[in-house]
Amino acid sequence: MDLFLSTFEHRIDKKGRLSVPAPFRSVLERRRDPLYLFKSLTEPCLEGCGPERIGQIVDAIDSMDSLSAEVATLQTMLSSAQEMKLDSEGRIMLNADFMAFAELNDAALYAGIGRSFQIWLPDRYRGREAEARARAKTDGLPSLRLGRTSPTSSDSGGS
Amino acid sequence: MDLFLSTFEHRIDKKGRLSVPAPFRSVLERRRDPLYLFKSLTEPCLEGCGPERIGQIVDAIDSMDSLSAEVATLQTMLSSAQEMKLDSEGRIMLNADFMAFAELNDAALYAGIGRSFQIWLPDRYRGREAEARARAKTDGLPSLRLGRTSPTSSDSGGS
DNA sequence: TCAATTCCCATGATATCCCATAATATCCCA
DNA sequence: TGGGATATTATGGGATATCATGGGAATTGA
Repeated sequence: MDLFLSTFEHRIDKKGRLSVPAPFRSVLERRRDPLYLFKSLTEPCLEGCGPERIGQIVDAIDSMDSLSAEVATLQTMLSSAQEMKLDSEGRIMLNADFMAFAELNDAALYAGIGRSFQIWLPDRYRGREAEARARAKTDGLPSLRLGRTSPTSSDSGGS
Repeated sequence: MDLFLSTFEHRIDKKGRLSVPAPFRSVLERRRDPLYLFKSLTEPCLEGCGPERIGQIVDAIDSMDSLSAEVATLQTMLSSAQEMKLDSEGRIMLNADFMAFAELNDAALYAGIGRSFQIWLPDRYRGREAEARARAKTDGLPSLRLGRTSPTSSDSGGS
């Protein structure tokens, strides 16, 4: 199963170029999929995905009442989406809108979350991660049966 | 999958010329499709598409009761539609009716929404986008069918 | 003839291509 | 198992192509 996992921090150079992590590139290349980025509707980060997610949104719009609020929301996702072309070194160019939305400047953190990934301002992401872990301690875990219940094993960190 | 995505803001020069975004042009050129514009029925913006969407409207009208109000509404779309000719630099000329309808003056914002796109007064579009994002934060995201992982994606349909 | 278009060329900005390099990871063979 | 050789990766810079945009000249049409 091809999944986007782990986190990677990369520099954004003066030209606005950002390397896509090699493991993410190979996931996309294996399916010959282009890469789409769009602005998250709920978080100050960018979301990355393949074409199937975009196709779901397009099809949902075509099948819905074009006056509904849901359609406006979905159209907002599409109109912020962009098919990213990778240069020969596997980099993308972030336009000013993307940079401003995620408040990026000279570095970006990729967070693989399974079938998609996110791009964050590194410090902001680490703050969120710490919050999430603290919440897990106080509020307990969401109901998610994983089978194993070992205490903190040695694979916690990632990057 | 050829789709109109992302947003582009372009100037309207003194002659009334407006560049079509290069990615939109290449979508149309790839299918050797002309570009049609018509006045939106629901919003103060122009809608742009290729011939297949015009054909869908025509077919919808043909299948409906020719005396119904819906038919009159759809016919309004057709009667406002216009095949746009691009000059050698990929620009269109908006007539006075289109300019007035979308309240454009010296700039226009293209918003790709999948199989079609819209042309807005830039500030008006940004306001609408902000509203949609605020609504998404409070109301949540529209439900999309996620979780399908069947590999036969990417070249569905082909319009 | 006059006004509005269309064609053609110029230009600055910016994205893209191509090459270089340093650091790291991987391989290979003793 | 080690350690040198090789490949991969992230990153940077210069050259080149593309794009949006503007203006003048030729053409059309009434």
